[in-house]
Parts: sequence; structure tokens; C-alpha cells
Amino acid sequence: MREILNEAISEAWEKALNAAGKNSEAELMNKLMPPRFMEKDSENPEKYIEIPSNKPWMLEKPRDKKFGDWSCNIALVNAYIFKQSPRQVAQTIVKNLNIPEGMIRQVEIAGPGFINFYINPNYWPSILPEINAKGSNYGTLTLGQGQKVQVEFVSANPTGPLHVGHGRGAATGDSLANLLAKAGFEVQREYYTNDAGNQINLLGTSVYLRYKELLGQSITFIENGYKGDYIRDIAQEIIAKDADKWLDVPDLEGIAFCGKYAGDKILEEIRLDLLRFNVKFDRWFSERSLYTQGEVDKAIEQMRQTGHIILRDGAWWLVSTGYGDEKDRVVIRQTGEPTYLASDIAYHWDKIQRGFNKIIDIWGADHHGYVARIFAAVQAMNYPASNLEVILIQLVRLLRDGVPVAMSTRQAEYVTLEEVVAEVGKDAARFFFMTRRHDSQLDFDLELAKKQSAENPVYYVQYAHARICSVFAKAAEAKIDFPSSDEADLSLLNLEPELELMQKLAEFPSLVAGAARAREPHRFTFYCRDLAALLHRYYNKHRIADKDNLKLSQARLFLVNAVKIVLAESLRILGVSAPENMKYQEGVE
RNA sequence: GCGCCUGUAGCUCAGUUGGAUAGAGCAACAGCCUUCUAAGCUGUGGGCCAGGGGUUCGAAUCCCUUCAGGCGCGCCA
Repeated sequence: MREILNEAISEAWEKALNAAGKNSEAELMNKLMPPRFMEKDSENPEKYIEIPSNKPWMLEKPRDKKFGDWSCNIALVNAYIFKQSPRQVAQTIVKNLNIPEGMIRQVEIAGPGFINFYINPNYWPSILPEINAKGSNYGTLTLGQGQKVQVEFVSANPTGPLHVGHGRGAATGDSLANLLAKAGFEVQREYYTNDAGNQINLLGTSVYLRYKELLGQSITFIENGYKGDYIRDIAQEIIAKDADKWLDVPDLEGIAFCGKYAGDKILEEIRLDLLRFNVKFDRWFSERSLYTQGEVDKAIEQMRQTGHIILRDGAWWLVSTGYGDEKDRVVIRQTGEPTYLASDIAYHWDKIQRGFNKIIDIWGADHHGYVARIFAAVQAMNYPASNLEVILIQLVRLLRDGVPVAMSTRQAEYVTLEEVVAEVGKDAARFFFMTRRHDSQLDFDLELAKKQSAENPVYYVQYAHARICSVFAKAAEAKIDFPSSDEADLSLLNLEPELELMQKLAEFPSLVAGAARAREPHRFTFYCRDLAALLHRYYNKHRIADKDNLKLSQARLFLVNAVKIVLAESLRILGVSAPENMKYQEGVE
């Protein structure tokens, strides 16, 4: 529908231009762009210069219904070309409009020169057969054109359990991946495991010391070791398996074994936590494998040859300043040990080899100091910077009764994702994480999360879905059959709340497109809430399944089934279940 | 000190990438269950969009600046 109007307006615009003896749109493109961005003039710092925008005009849904169903600002934006008032230009365009019969009830010029379109109410029901026929495929787009996208997220070190902050990254990454797939991209989800290097060493040392301690040796625990109880549990496990077998070996060997054992063990726990959180990865990529398979050496060697990695002061540096970084970064230390950046370069090198059109890294905002150098590295490998995206997720501030809780994996001061999921449920947690944009900080109050569980917005949405299911059950009892597209008399759907529902449903495909382009899956939580509100309102006021009015009931079932389809699909993108009925949970008031 | 993110109702946040009178949820107050599940619905109140300046037909949105909060600035990860 939007496309039809867009087309009609474009044509009318061309005609108006021709009639006025102006050049065609293509030639006017530069002029058509209204000034939008301001930048300091480099030659004259006191003045600002205008940077042209690339958005000539737009067709959009006005906030207020009295301005029509669609509104276009083309006359306002381009009035200056005609040297006429926006209202006059609008009149010329309206005169040239050619819109399919029956779709539009009224076109009017309003305010300073907006062109408002009022859709014929009879038009809306025509979207329902499409939704009912397509089912969960409604809103599935070809926007991505099958391009390969990789989304890498969570990627927490396997040195301790996932905490709430990781939960936010997991929810965001997974939902974004769902969304991009819905929009027609071929998506791969990947978890990068830092199973090499210093942190694993520290983990191994921590476990090994506890192992010795549990076997009666006196130890002094290391300053920056991992202090959580799970360290002792793992040491205990090793004792149960191997008894004191590792006491007599050299420390290095014991530490290596413990590090490997604990890392694998914790990673397995993480995998299960994420599974319980409804997050599944296509691939778990091991940092260690980059070393064992020589990828690190290969990548670095290649960049040495191209002069992007150079020797200076006994260390090897990535010349990241060549690509806008503040300073160059060490890749191989003087000691010959690689830094974290070394394997990260190799990792991205590997990603590029795998032929992704788009690489999306989702990191915690505390890594943002790292963004410039990874962009530099990728460009130094001849990969276009525009194909790499780094999405920074602002950290979760954990509160207990309104008081911030210090979080540190080493000090074991944190609340695990598993605990949160166990307390408030997977659905509530995933929904809650998606109620904010990724670049806005999120306060997660534990006591509040518990208290809120009964009034959490997720239940509101799920309830709408369950309600529809319940209506269908009642309809079946009353022997009201679900109609085919031909049987349903959609002209009976003309109540205000019915029109609103259909309009909301019609928005869904452009919501998918907009959210996918902006990489903002959180928009679906708000859409869900809006759609659910319309449904609840409708349900409370009007009876859907009424055995004394078969034709009307069938038309309404046809509508409500479309709502069910779109709700379920939105929830799926968010990783939240769409239940058939609402069961009160134990312990929830 | 420099860089990035944020600042919108009492609280938590949206605001579709510059549009018309800025919206939800929670909290507060007043109502609605003999009718498809009341985890629901209806109504009321609530705003210097942090402050100031600029850009234009038009700014919560773009630019500059001040203030406040968070994060980052290692041969740590």
C-alpha cells in the first residue's frame, strides 16, 4: 500500500516538474536534497556549512489520525524549486495523482502543505487473506537478498558463569539474528571462545591451587585469581576423577590441565545456560584453534608483507593509525607472546575468508576502546569498513533494592544469568532485556524483577495470544468453523477497533524492514505491546465468537487469527514463547 | 585531560533515521467480572524533551557549548 502511494506521488511529482518546464528528477537530484546536517567550515571556524541529506521526501504515518492514514511532505521539502508556497505546489501534485480506484477515500492538503491520504475503510480488510494464507511467512522479506551475515555475540570468556550483562548481549544478538533472517539475510550465529591466553592461565592456576588445598596442602591464593565457589567445585570434581594424580607433576603441567578442564567445563555450562535462554549458536569458534592451525601466523605474516604490521622497539605493531586509530597497537610483545589483538586479527581474517557480506560484532560497551583498532585491522586486510559493524551494548547496572551491586567475575560478586532465568523465567527475562535500545543503559533491579514478574509486560502480550487461542476453543465448542478466504465476509469488519487492528497488522512488514535496517530488534517489544493492547481492548468490548451470529463471528475469527499469527511471529523474533494458555506460575503473586 | 554512550511525566523507557497538539508501562486516584481467562478493560491527573545558543517553512531529533551520569583510553582480556 505504501509502495502504491509512493509510486503515485513520484509520478505526479515528475509530471508537475515537466509541466513547469523543470528538469527531470534525476537531474535535480542534487538540488532535491534539502539541507540537513551542519558542519563546521574548516576554512572559517565561525561559520557552518550545510551537508546535503539523501532523503528528498517521505511518506509516513501521522501521529494523529485526523491527518489521515498517510501523509506526505514532498511539497514542503521542494517548494523552493518552484518558488511557490508549499500549499500551491501540493495542489499541483494532487492534481497529477493517479491512484488505484477504491483505495483512497480522500486526499487533502493540510497545514503548511502536507498532502494527507485517507484510506478507504473497505480497503483494510483486504490485507487479512494475505496474512492468513502466508501464516508465519507474513512479513518475511527479500530485503537481505540472501546476503550472508554473521552475527557474533556473547563470546564471554569461559572463566565463570554468564551474568546478567551477558544476558542482555545474548538476547539482543539472538533477536537481531532472528530479525535479519526474517528480512531475508542468510544469518550465522557465532560464539567466539577465548580459550587461550592469560585468563585461561589464571583460571587454571586458581583451580590448581584449590585442588592442592583440598588435598591438604597449604597454599597462598594468588591476588588476581578467580575466587568463586565454582572453582572449588571444579577442583573437587578433578579429585573425584583423578584423585591426587596431579600433585606430583610440575606446576605448569597441573595448571595447564586444570585450565583446559575448567575451561571446557565452564563452556559447557555456558552452552546450557544459553540453551535455557533460548539462544542457539551455529558455531562455537575456538581462539585456541587459531593458534593450533597456524591462522594467527598466517594472518600476521600477510600483514607484515603489506607493511601493516611492523617491528618497532622489539615488538610487532599494527599500524592502526593509518586507518584512524589514535595510536598503533602491539600485536606481538617483546617477549614474543601475542596479544589478544593477534588472535582477533586472525579471527576476523578467518571471518572474511568465509565470505560474509556483512560481519556484525556485538560487544559490551566496555570494549569500545577496541573498536577503532579492529576496524583498522579489517581495512588493512582490504575488507571494506562498511561491511563490518560493531554494535556496542551498554552495560547492565545490577541493583539490589535500588543499591548498585559491584560486579566482578574474579571476586565472584555477581548474579548469574541462570539465577535470573530461574527467578523470573526465560520469557520475562528476554522480553525485559529488549525493552531498551542497545545504547541505553539498563538498570536491572533484582528485587524489582521478582516483584514485577506478575505484572511484567511480557505476560500482557502472551495473554493476548492465549486469549485468541481460548476464543478459538470456544468457537469450536459452538460449532463455528474457521472460514476460508472466500467464506469470510470481510465487509462486516468495520468497527473502529477492528480497523485499528488491521492497520497495525498492515504495518508489520515495514516494521521488519525498518528494524532490520536500523539493527534494532527492540522495536518488536513495543509493537507487541501495541498490538496486544488493541486486541485486549477489542476483546473486552466486542464478542468475537457468537453462535447467534455466524457470519460476523467468522469474519472476526478471520481477523483475530491474523493477529495471532503476527503476535506469535513477533514473539518468535524476540525469542519469547507464544503460549496457548496462561498458567499461573508457582511463587508468582 | 581526550574519546564514545546517555539525559524525555514521580519511576522505567519509546519516539519509525527533521514533521502537525511529544507517547506507553509502572506508580496515584475513580470505575468495570451471572457474558469467549480480570495476567484484562474504561476514565482522570501528570512535561522548560537537562540548560543555553545556532541551522530552516518546522528541532526531542542536526550543529556548537555548558552541566550531570556511565564507560573507555595497557606490550590486560
